[in-house]
Amino acid sequence: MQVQLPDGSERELPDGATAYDLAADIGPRLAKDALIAVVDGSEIDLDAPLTDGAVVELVTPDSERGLHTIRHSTAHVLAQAVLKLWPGSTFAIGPAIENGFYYDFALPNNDTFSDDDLEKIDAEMRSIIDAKQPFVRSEMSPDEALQLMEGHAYKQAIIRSVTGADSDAGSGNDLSTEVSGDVISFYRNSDEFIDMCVGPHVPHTGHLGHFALQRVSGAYWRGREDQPMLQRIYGTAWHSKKALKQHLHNLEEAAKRDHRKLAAELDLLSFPSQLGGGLAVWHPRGAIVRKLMEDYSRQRHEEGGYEFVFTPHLANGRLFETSGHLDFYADGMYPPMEMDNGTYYMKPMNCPMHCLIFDHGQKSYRELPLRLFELGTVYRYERAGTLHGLLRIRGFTQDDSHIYCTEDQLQDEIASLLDFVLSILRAFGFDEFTFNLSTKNPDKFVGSDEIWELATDALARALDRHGLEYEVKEGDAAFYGPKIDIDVKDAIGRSWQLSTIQADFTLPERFDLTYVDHDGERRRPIMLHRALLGSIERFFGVLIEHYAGNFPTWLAPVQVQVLPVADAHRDYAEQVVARLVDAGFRAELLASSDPLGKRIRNAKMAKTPHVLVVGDDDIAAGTVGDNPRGGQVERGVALNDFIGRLSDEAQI
RNA sequence: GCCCGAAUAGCUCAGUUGGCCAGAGCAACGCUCUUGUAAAGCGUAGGUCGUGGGUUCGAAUCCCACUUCGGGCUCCA
Repeated sequence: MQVQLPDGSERELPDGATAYDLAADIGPRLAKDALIAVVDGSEIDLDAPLTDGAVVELVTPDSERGLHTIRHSTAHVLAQAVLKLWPGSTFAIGPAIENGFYYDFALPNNDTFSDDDLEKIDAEMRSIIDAKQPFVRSEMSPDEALQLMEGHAYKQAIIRSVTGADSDAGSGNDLSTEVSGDVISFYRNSDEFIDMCVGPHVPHTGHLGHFALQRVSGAYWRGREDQPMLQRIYGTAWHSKKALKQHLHNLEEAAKRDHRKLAAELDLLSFPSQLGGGLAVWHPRGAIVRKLMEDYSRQRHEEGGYEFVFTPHLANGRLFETSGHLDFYADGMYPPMEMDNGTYYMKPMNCPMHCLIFDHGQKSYRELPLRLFELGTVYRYERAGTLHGLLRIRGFTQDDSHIYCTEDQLQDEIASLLDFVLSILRAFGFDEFTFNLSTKNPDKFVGSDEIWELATDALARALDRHGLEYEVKEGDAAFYGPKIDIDVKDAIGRSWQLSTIQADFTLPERFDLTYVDHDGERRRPIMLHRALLGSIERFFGVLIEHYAGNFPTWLAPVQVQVLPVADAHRDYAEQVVARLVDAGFRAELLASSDPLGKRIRNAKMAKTPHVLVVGDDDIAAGTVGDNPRGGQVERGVALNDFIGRLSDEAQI
């Protein structure tokens, strides 16, 4: 028979040849390295027979598919180790994930793993790997599979959901959606261990080994809180020792950027336990950065035709009944406060209040689009276990805007919003974006289908008009309307969801908002919700990690620290500071009895953009010695020149 | 909320199987020193060992509860 390779060339193979035979025919190196094959788009085991005319791609360990296979197979080895070490335990699912894998188990007597167990498991896994156990595929009917998995309730549940026999498995995104139910496949590694799996897998466990078990955690079966909690073990796995080391190194580097660590070190803000979970206080050095961020945001909004408003943090529950929040968002709201004239709630969003502002007085079409802007602080009840530094917090300030416009204005408004958002994100140092369009969640929405379609269409067309590629996220929208979410990539390639533009045909209706049109008719405005940095707190956390604490000069809490070489130069140093402050910069004197080297160290560790050292030469010549962050020391820079340079550098 | 783990001085951490006044480095403060680019010297002060209960002759250490923090809670057998 003949098969075709990805480069278009053809190979003649004997009938019944496997993918491995093909690899061997091409070369011994490939025969040794190949893990699986891709035939006509689907992945198969290396020992699977090929058919005449197939297009075959051999997958090597360093490819995406290869890594995925290694991770998936390593998960199986993990399961084998755990089932051996904990007799009577059972297993659920063990997929490959980004950079690694996990496997979920239930231990006898509801036992749990502890960190110490990882070492034992790791050792057992390595002995399985040393044994070079083959992954041998077999297929059987669902009935036979159920029998084989006797005593493994989760595997049986999977068989039932795969074969459609389990109506409780849920809908839509459930496991059963894309899996054929006629045949159940298994992979046997040894007499003792067999796991149900679609595969494919590496030929034998000897292809594995560059892995590390990372942590244990609880995980609900099927991710649902009404289901039992399983014990999950996470690991990472790679094709080479070097790649594994690199990954572990990357994790360390990311940990160094952790905003919680840097915020404490740089004295930016803190989360005092006396305050309660998920609530932060901003220290002077963090607050100045926040103020600069907010000032910039305000200035841009002013230029962008927004009008500023202020609204309270608290409102009568009737407002949130009108808005629908008590029906659809109650889980995210703080519990009610009973007061003499009603029940009050902390506001979880600013939109209802902005609707009240719109509602005051009769609006004319001439006033639209009306763009209301507020740095509005909201409070959301995030579940205790989900709080995470500044990134998930219970009280935060949104750079929130609600735009009321006519149907005709909608397209242009969304289009210009996209420009506005991207321009501001770029100012903060982000220039790689991805766009997601979230559509209606059929279980949680208000408004008619027609209205949703209209709004979704408007957002999609705005993205198209900009030539922006986007992914559609079915069912991800808020209850009141579809949205565009904008993710940014940070300096080390991580993705963060920041901005959101949401169309809303619902709130104007609930608040019965109208404007008087050309023809004297009252018409319903369309509303756009738009947060740009999102939460100021969260954005600040992302910025810290993006810059690793090295804020660009325009945002740095202190831009220049001036260090006299000795006390005799203190007066001059003070003059330099005064000149810089006069020129509008944030400059500080760093004089103390500490030696110069020590003070430089302190200034450097504070990540100050410019450390100026001044001594005799500088007094004589009116210069400074500039030690810029990340650059070379330059002696004898005229103060005026330095100020000029700094002005350029501090431009946004 | 649920699973695992953590909480000792401002920070980073020691503290052996429960047993003399709980330690170190850095930071702070005081004194001394004072000339050019990433840690000067000496000294002082600082902790009800997260909070509350319990076990014990005796608890930072063991048990329980609470608080806060960290890692997770279907990126498809």
